[in-house]
Amino acid sequence: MIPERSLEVLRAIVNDYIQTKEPVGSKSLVERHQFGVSSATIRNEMAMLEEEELIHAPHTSAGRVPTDKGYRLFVDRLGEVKPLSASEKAAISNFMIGSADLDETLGRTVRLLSQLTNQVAMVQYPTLGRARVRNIELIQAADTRVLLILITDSGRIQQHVIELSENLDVQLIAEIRGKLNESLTGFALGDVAAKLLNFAQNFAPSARQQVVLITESLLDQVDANRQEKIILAGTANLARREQDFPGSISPVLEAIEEQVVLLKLVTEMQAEQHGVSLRIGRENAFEGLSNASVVVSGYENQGNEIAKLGVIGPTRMDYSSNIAAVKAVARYLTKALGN
Amino acid sequence: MIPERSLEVLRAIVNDYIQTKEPVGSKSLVERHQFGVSSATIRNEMAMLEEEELIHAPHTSAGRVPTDKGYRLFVDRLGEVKPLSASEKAAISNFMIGSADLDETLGRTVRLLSQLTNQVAMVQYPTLGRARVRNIELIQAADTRVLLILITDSGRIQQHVIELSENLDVQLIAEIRGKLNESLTGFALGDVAAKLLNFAQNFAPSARQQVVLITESLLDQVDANRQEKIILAGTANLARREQDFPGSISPVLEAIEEQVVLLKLVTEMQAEQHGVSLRIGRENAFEGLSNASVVVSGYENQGNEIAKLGVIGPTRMDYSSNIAAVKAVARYLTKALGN
DNA sequence: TATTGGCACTCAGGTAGTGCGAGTGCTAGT
DNA sequence: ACTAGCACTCGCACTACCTGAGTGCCAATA
Repeated sequence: MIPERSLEVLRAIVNDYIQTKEPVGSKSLVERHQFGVSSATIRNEMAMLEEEELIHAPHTSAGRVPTDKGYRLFVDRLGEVKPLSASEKAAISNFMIGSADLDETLGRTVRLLSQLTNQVAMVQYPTLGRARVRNIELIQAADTRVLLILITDSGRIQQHVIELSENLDVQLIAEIRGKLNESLTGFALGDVAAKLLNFAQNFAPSARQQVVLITESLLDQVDANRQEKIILAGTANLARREQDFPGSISPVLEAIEEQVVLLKLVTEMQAEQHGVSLRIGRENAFEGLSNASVVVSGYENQGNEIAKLGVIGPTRMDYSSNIAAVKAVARYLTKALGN
Repeated sequence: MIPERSLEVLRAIVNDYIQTKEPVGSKSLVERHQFGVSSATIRNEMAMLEEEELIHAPHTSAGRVPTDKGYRLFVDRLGEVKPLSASEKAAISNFMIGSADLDETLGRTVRLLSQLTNQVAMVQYPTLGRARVRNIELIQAADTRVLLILITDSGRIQQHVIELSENLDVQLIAEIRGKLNESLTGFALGDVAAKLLNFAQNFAPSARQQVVLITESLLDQVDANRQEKIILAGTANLARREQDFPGSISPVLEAIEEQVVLLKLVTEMQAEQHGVSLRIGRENAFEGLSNASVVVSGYENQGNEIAKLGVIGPTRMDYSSNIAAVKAVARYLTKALGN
């Protein structure tokens, strides 16, 4: 058990370090805060904290810097969530009004989040898992090409061009469309595969080959979107905070450019307290992000979490305000999707 | 008129500088190349070149570095275009096979280009100007929502959700769809606005309001895509080449994150010789790109240039191979779109 | 006239020495 | 349990100095 005052000292160290970006020493600590004790006492406290690996001295005669573990304790137990300023709230509402389709809403959201936090922001496209099929369309786009459109009740629209091996007549296409909707509308995407198992049996043998092509494409759609997509904004903020990253920022840039890495990361992160989840420094399994922290929160539609959004920045970030911003934006996005 | 040998010297300076990233001096120049004259003579030549502002000495006792103007002369008159290596060609063909829709093709292309050049690559989405309407679809997506889909003969598919003020019946939607196709199919997008001028007159007064909503949305589609979109890849390459940018890379990152800037830049650039166009350093009107060079080339569909693609990198880039790569990728993309 | 060898000069960058000061740990005293 | 004091550490900023690549110019040469 760590005594109360030690925690106070840790909190002070984290706050000062975030603000000044300099290792913080015992003396400057006592003069910036009202501890009511001398620097020597604080030094003893700091020795304890170092023992616990919550802080660390870059070299003998320097101040202390929080470790990943220290930040973790800070956010878990000590960081109060800063309320947003009025202007920030205004910015959020402004951004949210008058966006129509999903693409645009998410695009706005990610830019908003990046501006609010001055970090790299990311928004994951909704997971289709719990969503249901609302409508499926098949449209002739050229002789042997049909356009498949899948609309879900989360408001998402996906399209894909299917290249058929034969020229289908309009009638047959209409028939396929009808039967697809008949058997799938209202069902969850997760069930689509099962429903389509013997779908081709409904058609004349001569048409089956083409039908299979179409159902396969539909399954691809469902599947391709299980693995999802993430959009980013504010990459330039990384470069601006370059000094905050020991070494180079290029591993970080590489990591976030790689959708696969980000998706893995985001899906692994389950909400902890406050409704947000974070990974600090080396807690990120991925090497390139060992100097970065990730803050994410889920957003919802119809009461279910459908995807996540968040920010990525240096471990030495202002957790309080970033957490607040991520939470707020997630809440507003949930609201925007409710309409 | 600049004498032949001076140009040879300039070429040698540019090549050496690109390779070594060090200012190049007269002595190293004569020992790396067979000029058949002494370093003193070269020094005289270099003095001439400096007079012409083609090269520049960072400080008194350093070698010379090409200026923007020097690079310009180099690419215009001296740079032979390096043929691609066999493995590069293989990479291109590999990347191109088996991509179905436009989104995916362009996505692959931009990643390919970035890998080939190790620079930031960009691909502009096709301009709709010369494209023609192939098909328009209207699909009921919810009670008061219809999905408008516009398919053009460039293979592009756009969609947008329209929020209507009333609940339309299926019949009416089908009628609108029919008439839209009747009056627009086959026409160039540029003519759509004119064709739709009195379109609502075709319908019963009670329906007109909704019809107007739909035609307006259609015009938005056409228009929104006149202003286009650019996709990027390989941003991490910037960070990796950080030393190549005097100062910081963050203005560059900011510039390329800003679609508007990029689009303006790209549309301004008209093909010069070789079928490529380039802006070197300060030739880019945009401040943030004054240490960057941009290489672009158009790609075509059905004989018309429909959009551009290219790379962005430090002024000190390997122009020969980047130009070759951009040209090749543009050619392959043109071919891929032909199918 | 073009080229060359020679020479004095310049200057960025590396290396070494120095002092300062922020910060520490420890100990003895309150 | 806290504090004052003190000796010690060590990164950093500063200075001085040296080195070497590179230049410009000039007089000699082919």
